[in-house]
Order: sequence, then C-alpha cells, then structure tokens
Amino acid sequence: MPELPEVEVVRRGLADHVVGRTISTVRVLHPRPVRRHLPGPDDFADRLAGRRVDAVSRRGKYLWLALDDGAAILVHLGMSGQMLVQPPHADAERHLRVVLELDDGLELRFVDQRMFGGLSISEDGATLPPEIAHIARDALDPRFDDVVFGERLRRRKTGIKRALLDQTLVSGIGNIYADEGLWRARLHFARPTETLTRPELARLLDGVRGVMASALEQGGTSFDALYVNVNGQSGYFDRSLAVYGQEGRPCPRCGTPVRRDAFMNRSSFTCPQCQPRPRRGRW
DNA sequence: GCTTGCGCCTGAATGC
DNA sequence: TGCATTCAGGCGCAAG
Repeated sequence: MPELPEVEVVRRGLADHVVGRTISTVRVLHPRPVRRHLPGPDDFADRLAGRRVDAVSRRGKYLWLALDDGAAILVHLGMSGQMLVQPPHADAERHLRVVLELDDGLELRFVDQRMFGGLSISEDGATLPPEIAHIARDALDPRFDDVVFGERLRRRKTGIKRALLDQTLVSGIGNIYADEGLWRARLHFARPTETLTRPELARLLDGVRGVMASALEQGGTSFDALYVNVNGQSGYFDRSLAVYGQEGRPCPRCGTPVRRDAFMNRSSFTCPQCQPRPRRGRW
C-alpha cells in the first residue's frame, strides 16, 4: 500500500533511470489505468510517442513525469501500483497494464493488480499540474507550514484521523501511517480536531514525520539499479509497525494488547492505554 | 462550503 | 472440496 515514503522511493528511482529518455512506443494493455485520459487509450499512446522525460516530481502520493513539450504524465499508484524499469525480454508481470518503451531499449512498466491507480496526461506539467493542485504539501516538505496546518485543522469539525487522511489538508498519509503517527503522538483517532492543544499538535506532526522518515530511510535502500519497485516491500511493514495490523499483540510502549476498531469501512489500530478514547469523540 | 459515504477493483483469507 | 462472502483501502464524486 504505497504511501508517501514508497512513492518517494519510486520517484527517486524514476529520476535516476527515466529522465532524459525518450518514449518511443506506448502499449496500453488494459483500458482502466488510463481511464482519466478521456480521448481513450489509443490517443494516450499516440500523444506520448516521441516525447522526452525531463523531470520526475511528486506531490503527496502523485507523481508526474514532465515532458519536453510542457505536458506531463500523471501517475498514481493507488493500492497496488508499481512502476518497473525492465528489459524488453523480461517476462510480462501478471498484472502488467501499460508499457512505455524507451529509447535506451528498456521498458517502463505500469503494473497494478487492483487498478485503483492509473496514468493520465496533464497538458500543463511545467510546475504543479492543475489536476493535482488541490493536494496539500506533505509534512516532510520543507515548505509545509505547521502553523497554517494547525489553524486549518482546528477549524475542522471532524476526528483527527479523518483529517490526517484528507489529502487537501496534509498529503501522503494513508491508513497505516495515520495509525502509526497517532500512536507515536499518543492520540486517539476519534479525538475532535477542534480540541487539539498546541503541544498535542506538535506531537502529532512529530509522530507523523517520524514514522514517514524512518520508512523512507528503509525503503530508500531497497531498490537496485534496474528495478524500481513499490509494493509495500520497504521492509518497514514487517519490522517496525507498532499498532497497524497488530490486534491483540502487546503495545511496544506499555504492553497493553492492541485494539482494532471499525472506522470508515476499514480498521483503526490503537493502544487503549496510550491512546484513550475521548469522552466525546468524532469518527 | 464543508463533511460524509459510496463505488471502483482483484485476490487472499475465511466461512459454511 | 467448492462456492460464496469478507476484507484490504485511495480517490473522485455525489449526497447530506
């Protein structure tokens, strides 16, 4: 489940191996991943042939490959997306969806089992494509403004975890890092945003940044020269999760069994001792 | 304008 | 064994 650290690892891999390359041919093997390109898969392929990739940027969980004509390829990995750089003779992946053949003989492959992700074209890729202008900066971005974030957060009438998952407020956080960040900050997910104190807000940002930074550190070392991969395989998921997916296991801080609650048609994991439920919470 | 909930997808895991 | 159901969850969009 790619969240910010995994997407950043992919961005770095693409920056190393795809920038400067020209796209020779594009093959769309399944229409769904290019569904946001309204003129259709054939037009998508035609539009990209002959274009050179000049840069790879990221905003939240979105990537974009800036092209030499001012347009850009927007990429979202969704739940299960991967961008792989492979030699053309490598076996097709089971869920291979789109192939971009490059002028150095390698292929950039978009693989996505569940197809929540996809590729599209923005005609304005020079700075921030307008299609993703609503996505906020992430908490590790040097230009992320803690004070403005705090003000916007406290104006919300919702629970803290819902707010963390809202990409227009702060980007890059999904269910896993929300739970882990809240655990680090010792805050319950249902805590109403408008009641957060200044110290709690600082703890929250510290917690979220800490969890993403360590994931980035581990994920950033796990790809080799040719294989740009993301599939929740940073190693972080196996070794370092305090509460996410740990129902019944002891909290690493106090030993209390981790609890799971239904939340927004999914799950939230907390330590009931470290993160007591507020009396009047907002889910 | 803001908040909430649905539907999109596949395959592994679980239930009967 | 085999079929049906549940669960995972980011995002856009519609509804409240």
